[in-house]
Amino acid sequence: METLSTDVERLIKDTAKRIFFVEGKLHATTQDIADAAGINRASIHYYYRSRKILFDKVFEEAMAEFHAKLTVVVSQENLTFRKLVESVIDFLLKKSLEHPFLELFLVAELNQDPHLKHARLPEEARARRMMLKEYIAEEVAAGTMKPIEAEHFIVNLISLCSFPFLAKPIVKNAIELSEEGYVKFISERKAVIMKLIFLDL
Amino acid sequence: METLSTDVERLIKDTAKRIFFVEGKLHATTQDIADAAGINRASIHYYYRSRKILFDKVFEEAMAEFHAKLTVVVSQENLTFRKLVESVIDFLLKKSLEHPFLELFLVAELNQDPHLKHARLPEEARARRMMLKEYIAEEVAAGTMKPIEAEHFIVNLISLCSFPFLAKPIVKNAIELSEEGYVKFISERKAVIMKLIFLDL
DNA sequence: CTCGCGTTTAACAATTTTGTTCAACACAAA
DNA sequence: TTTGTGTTGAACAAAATTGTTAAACGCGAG
Repeated sequence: METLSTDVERLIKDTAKRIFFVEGKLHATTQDIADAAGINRASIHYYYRSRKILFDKVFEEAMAEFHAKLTVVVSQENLTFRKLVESVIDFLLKKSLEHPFLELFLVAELNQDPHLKHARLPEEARARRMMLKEYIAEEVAAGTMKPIEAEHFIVNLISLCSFPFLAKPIVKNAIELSEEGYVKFISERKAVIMKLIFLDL
Repeated sequence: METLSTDVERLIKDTAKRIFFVEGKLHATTQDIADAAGINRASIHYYYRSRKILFDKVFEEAMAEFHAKLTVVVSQENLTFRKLVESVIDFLLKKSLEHPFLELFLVAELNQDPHLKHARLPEEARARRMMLKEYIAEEVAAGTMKPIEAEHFIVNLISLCSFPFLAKPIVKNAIELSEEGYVKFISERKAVIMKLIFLDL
């Protein structure tokens, strides 16, 4: 049946994503994925001719997801800059909570195959960065932020949001947290980051 | 010869580290390592009985290296807090420049095998964190920092220093940098981070 | 019912990666 | 030179992973 087949196809891809992006098991085999999905490994070859095709698909969507993540950093209109940054942090943290190891996967793949096509940034991205620069200038003028290059601002934001998830096992160990302690720690991040960015918080 | 043998043994391990920590090729095989080292793959088995033993050795030393990294964050005496933070950032950035993908490797391994022994933190680490809290309190009193939990402070510092290296391929793409542009960007990080942490910079 | 069709499965085959063996080699010591 | 020891290389073997095939299965349409 058409819908069912699509279901399994989806199940396979979603399971692969879960293993890579959520569990961070970058060395997972097709068998691992089949087991986790509760299907026969041959089904993977039925829907995706080869391991590489499945992986490429997953990679491609991961790139798209990250790109979306990034786009949000400098999009959204009709908001005060403050509200915008807040919603960006919410978004980044939410995405990292869903897919803590997305960046891990992307970087591992990109390093393996350095000539993987880099998603070309749309022209509007550059325009948005200009807008971000203006926003920052306004805050600086108002004395609520220090001068900072937009590029550093963006990287700071992503670093502060993503790293604690991406490096969960070492962060947990480094500051001696239980699973609950880690969850609590994560829940405090937004306030910490906002406070770090804006002088008047 | 004793010294020569040790040399090759070292060469193998160092090459493995280079591939994992510097080039970030987490999926490298023993053949890849042998090729990169310019030796026969059997030599790897001669010095290290199996792939796993080599990998464990590399992993163990990576943990030690990260642990050293972390220890520095809250050690060093006879320095103003300001100077201490500065030297910590220098150290973290230097380490990340040498081994940009160290954390990537560690996290990938830890995720694969969740019961890998976590290096127990020495008792002094806790004492140092106490000291860090005091330092922060002093800066807060002086109006040169905002109140922040020591744990968040540590994670912020590591995030801001390590992430731009660890995620180099996506950062480069995200803010459209050439290799030279990336190097320049990295060289600006220290000032950016210091400015973010201390209110009076 | 049974036919058709998409899907699943188990078994098999090919490939890749890892591990082993043994003869050849280098070289220092006797 | 010869011997001994440690190292290397090529060939081989084993294991793990991926890819293929064909038969069986489920199920709706005719």
